[in-house]
Amino acid sequence: MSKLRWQPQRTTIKDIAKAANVDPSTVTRALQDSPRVKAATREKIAGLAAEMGYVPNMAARTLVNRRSGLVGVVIPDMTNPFFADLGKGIEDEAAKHDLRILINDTRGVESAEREAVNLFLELKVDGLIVPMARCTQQYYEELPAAVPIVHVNRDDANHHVSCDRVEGSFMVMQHLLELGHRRIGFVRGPAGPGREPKMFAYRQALEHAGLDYDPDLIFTFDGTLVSSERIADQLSALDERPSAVFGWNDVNAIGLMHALRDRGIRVPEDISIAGHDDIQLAGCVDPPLTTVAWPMYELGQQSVRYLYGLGHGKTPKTPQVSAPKLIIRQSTGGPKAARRRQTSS
Amino acid sequence: MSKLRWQPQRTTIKDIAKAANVDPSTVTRALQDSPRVKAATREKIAGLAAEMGYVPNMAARTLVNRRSGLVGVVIPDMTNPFFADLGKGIEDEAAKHDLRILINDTRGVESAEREAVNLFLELKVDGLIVPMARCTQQYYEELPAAVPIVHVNRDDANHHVSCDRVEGSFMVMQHLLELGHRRIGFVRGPAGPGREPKMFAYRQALEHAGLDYDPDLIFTFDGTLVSSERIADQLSALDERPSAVFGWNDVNAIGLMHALRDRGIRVPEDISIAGHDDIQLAGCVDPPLTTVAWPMYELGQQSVRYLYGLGHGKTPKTPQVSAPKLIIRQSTGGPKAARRRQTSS
DNA sequence: TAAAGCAATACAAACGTTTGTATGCTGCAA
DNA sequence: TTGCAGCATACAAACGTTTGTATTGCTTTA
Repeated sequence: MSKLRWQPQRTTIKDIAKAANVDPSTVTRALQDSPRVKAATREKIAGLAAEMGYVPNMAARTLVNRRSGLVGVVIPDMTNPFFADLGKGIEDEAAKHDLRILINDTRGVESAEREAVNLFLELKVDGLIVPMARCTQQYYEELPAAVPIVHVNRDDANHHVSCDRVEGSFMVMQHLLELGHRRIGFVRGPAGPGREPKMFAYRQALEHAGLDYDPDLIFTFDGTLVSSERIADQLSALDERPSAVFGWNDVNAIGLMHALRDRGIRVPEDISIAGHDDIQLAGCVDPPLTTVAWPMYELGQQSVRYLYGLGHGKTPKTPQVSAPKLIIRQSTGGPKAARRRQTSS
Repeated sequence: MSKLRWQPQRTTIKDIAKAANVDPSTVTRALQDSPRVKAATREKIAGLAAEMGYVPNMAARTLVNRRSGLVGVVIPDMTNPFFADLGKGIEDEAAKHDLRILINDTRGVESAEREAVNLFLELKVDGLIVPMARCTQQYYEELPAAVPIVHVNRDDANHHVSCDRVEGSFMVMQHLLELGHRRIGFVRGPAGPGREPKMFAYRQALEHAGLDYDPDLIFTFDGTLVSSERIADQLSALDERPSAVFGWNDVNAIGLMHALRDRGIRVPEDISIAGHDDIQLAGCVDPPLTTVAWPMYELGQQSVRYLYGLGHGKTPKTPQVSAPKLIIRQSTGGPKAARRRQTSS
């Protein structure tokens, strides 16, 4: 045996019915404030329920209603403060619709994502919100259940709520290009479906500026601190170092700044660093980080609204959310210093 | 109507039974690999189940088993990377015991904590893990359900897994005192039951060193960036500024360092800052933060093991976890500079 | 005064799964 | 041939709640 032990249901609706000398059905209706039960009876039952410590059995309710009133949220990475705001938006909006939120963290692992989705399907959730899904769109389309699913930031999904990530990343690139940078490094995260917009924007911006794409300037971040350090090593080993690097996210960018400083490379004098996400600490590091802020809270709200629409048979229009905001701080500057340093060596 | 719409159960065990020309009970047993069904039948049924996209109905199963195989985790603050490691420990250990994890974030709000607990009780979870509970112990003791509950870092709880927070905080204070600091500020978080060990350690350490407790040196952090800035203002407004400040956590300490720098106060030359938790970014800021690391992953694992023990009728001994570790970096130094600065003014 | 209307409550079936017990069947020993 | 073991499967009750329909006992109206 692996599961935990048997537990009796303390008080059921039948116990209350017996105590109140009424039928169980009257208890149900009393507890849901149905006008079909007399005020006096209702109060008596409510009193008894409280007194006897009645806890509704969701399993039974879900079974007969075929609806749980739950919304499952499949979060790729709790650690990422990025998702915290999203979660807050989701919860606030869900509360308005009498939906309860359940979270499952996949830590970015595809199999964990599938297990989380399965769990939620078994729980008969009324809807699923999946930010930055790792699994393919095909997987979601072929799910053996008629659950409305809203994706967040997966533009290829059937139903999705997204902010313009291409635009956001493009703004960062534009900023770097306007500062005069011509050799710009790019850090990409774990590969997967729906994860190209950043890279797309990077290449678009280069092309737009008439610059060549150089695979040597592409690095990979896996979420760990050592990963940022490895990138710093790769950077310092380059013959012709980029004068700016566009990090995968703020955690990566901050780690990178630190690792570069350790290696005697100054930011932004020797190299400019830009991040992604505008986490709380982005403005607190030295130098404060240039980054992009996303309307995460809004995305959270909208995804619930969209889901609610789907659940009611509508197919709502893909909602508009505010544009990402470029936050220019001090980690980016002109490339002159970097260029000088290179030519003098 | 507030809930989402009705959804039919796609395929049930009965459908499979019909398709396979057997009784539903045989299907159940086949799906759980019971030796009571012939291998051929089992395979036929497994095939049909997959083909027909069968998703078990957890509600029905929970109803008859009176057990859901779920463990509810009530997290105070997803944003805090602190809890991420805890969550990882919990999930890894839970997987070993065939338990599935469900998370609910309370954002540190007491009423949200109660709602989360209620939701889990209704779901008939097999156990509850509650790190840093906000509600009183009385509340948990009087819960109308016989669910095993394991608290994390609530030493006053009946069943709990905790690391020695007094010791951890004491180590930081000891470190500051050894550096020669005699006026040490303290930032406390939101008040509540089971949240005193830090403060206790602070006062103990002062007493131990023969120093007086000065209420003017106590500040309050509410989790926001502005809160750290407010503390910086309060600090710079003081006649006699402390030469060191012990922050509530790393986010607070980092925010504080930044706000102080903005106000022309250098760290650690003018003031030493120590944090709490050792988040990933703690080592990446300038100066790298002195802090304490907690064995969060281990706490997560142990809490599941403890819960498992409880669920099997044992009352396990409160488990031992590793001691917290003091991580000395560069944000703390001797108080000479600070003193000099003060006397010269 | 009897029929009709209404309010309050009782009855019973259903949701999908599990599990203890009953049944039918085969083959084998007596 | 009869009896028995044992295998594979069928039957039926139960889990706690919900909800459509039926019932009861009044009050009102023609």
